[in-house]
Amino acid sequence: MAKNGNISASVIKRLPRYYRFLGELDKQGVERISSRELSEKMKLTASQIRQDLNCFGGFGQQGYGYHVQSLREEIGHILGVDKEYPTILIGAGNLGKAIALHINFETRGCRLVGIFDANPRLTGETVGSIAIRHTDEIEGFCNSEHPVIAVLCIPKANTQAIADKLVGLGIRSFWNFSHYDLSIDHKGIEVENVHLGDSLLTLTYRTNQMPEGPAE
Amino acid sequence: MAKNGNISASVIKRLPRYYRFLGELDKQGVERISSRELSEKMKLTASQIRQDLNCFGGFGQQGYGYHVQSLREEIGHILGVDKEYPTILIGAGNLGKAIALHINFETRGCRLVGIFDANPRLTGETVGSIAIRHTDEIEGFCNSEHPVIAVLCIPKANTQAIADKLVGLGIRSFWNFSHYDLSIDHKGIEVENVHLGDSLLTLTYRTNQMPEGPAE
DNA sequence: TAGATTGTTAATCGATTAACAATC
DNA sequence: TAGATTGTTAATCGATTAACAATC
Repeated sequence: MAKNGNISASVIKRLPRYYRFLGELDKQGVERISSRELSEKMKLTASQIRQDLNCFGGFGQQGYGYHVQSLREEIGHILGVDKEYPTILIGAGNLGKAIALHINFETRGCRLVGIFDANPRLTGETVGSIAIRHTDEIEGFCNSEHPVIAVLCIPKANTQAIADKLVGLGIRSFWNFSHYDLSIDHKGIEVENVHLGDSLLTLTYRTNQMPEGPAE
Repeated sequence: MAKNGNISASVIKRLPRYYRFLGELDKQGVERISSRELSEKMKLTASQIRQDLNCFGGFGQQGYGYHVQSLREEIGHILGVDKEYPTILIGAGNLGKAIALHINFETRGCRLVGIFDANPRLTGETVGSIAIRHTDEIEGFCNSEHPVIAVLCIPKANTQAIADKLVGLGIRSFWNFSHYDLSIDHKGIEVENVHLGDSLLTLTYRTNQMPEGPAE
C-alpha cells in the first residue's frame, strides 16, 4: 500500500500525534472516524489529515471514513513501532536516568540494551533492569551487540567527539539531549536534537508577549 | 528598537538557537560576525538570518555585520531571559526531578519556586534546594507566591484537570511533559507540549527509511 | 572613496486549505 | 439509490530564498 518515498518533514512530525490520538480512540472503543471528526479532536483541518494520510496510501473509504484500529496499525508500521533497534544511552546523570526509566522505548521500535557513564563510581549501579557500564566498554559492547541508535545525555563539550566515535562503531541515529547542536555530515546518519532549554525559552517569550502584559 | 507585534512561530522557534550560537561566539571572544559567516556555522541561509533579525529591528550595520555581544543581548531581551517568572513543577517522579535539576531555569527567565507531588511519601524530600510539597498545598502556595508558569510532569490522566485548576489559580503558561496534548481555550494561556516520545518516534521512522535499509 | 554587508523588496518554493468529482 | 466522505487536483497562503539598492 505504501507509496512512500520522499515525505516532507512537516508530515513526518505529525505522524506520532495521529498515532497517539488513534490509540486513544481505539482504547475508547471507537471503530470508525471521519477526517472531519478527527480534525475537530486534533484541532487541525480535515483537508490536512486526508492530505497527510494520502502520502502513504488510501487508508480510508468514501462515505465511511477511516477504520480507527487498522489506520493506527498502518501508521505505526510506517513509523516503525514494530522494529527493535538496539539502543544505547550515554550519560547516566539525572536526565539520562530519567530518560531511561521514563521513555517506553519498546513501543517506539527501540530496545534499550546498554547504559554508559564516564564516572566510574556509577559503574554497576542499575537503572531499571540495566546495569551502568563504564564508557571504556562502549567499543567492545558495540562490536558484540551492534546497537543502531544512541541517546546522548552528556555535557556539550564531549558530544561531537563521542558522536563521531559512535559513528565509527556503527551507530546510525542519535537522539541528542546535550546542550549542543549535533550535526554529522556522514551520509546516512540521522540526528534528532531535543534542546529542552530552547523549548522553555519559547514559552518564556510567549509568556512575555501576553495581552495583559506581564504583571511586573 | 523592537518593532515587535505578530512574529511568526517559525521565527520564534529559531530565536533560542541564535541566542545559543551567539553565546558560544561571545564566549570564544568573537566580536563581530556577518550574516554569511553565521549562516555557515548554523547551516541556514544568510537571507533567513537577516530576515529573522529584521522582524525585531535593525541590529546590524552595513559593511560591518553584527556585533556579537550586543546582538546576543538584544535577542535575550526579546526572549525574556531577564525576566524572573515564578515557576512551579508538578510531579516529582524521575522525569520531574531530572527537569528540576537539569534545566537552568534562571537563564531562561524563570525561577523555580515550588515542587509538588501527590505521593505523600515524597513530601519533604528535597530536589536541589527545593523541598517537595504535597499537591494539596498548591492552592495555598499559589495564593501567596503567585507563580505564573507551571511545569507538568504528571500522568496523562490527570493533566487536563490539574491544568484547568491551575489556570484558576493564576498560572498563565504550561510546559507540559505529560503524554497528553494539553489544550486550553482560555484566552491568554500559553502551552508548550513537549512529547519526548514523539521525538523518538520520528527518529525511529528516519532510521527505518535509511538508504542502506535496516540491517534486519 | 571603494568594499562589504546590511535592510528590504521581489521571486520562488512548499505547505496548507478549499473544492469537487469519484466512489463506497 | 441517495448520502456521506474520501482521494486528489487546484487555489491560497506563508515561509524561504534571491536580488539589489542603501549605507556604513
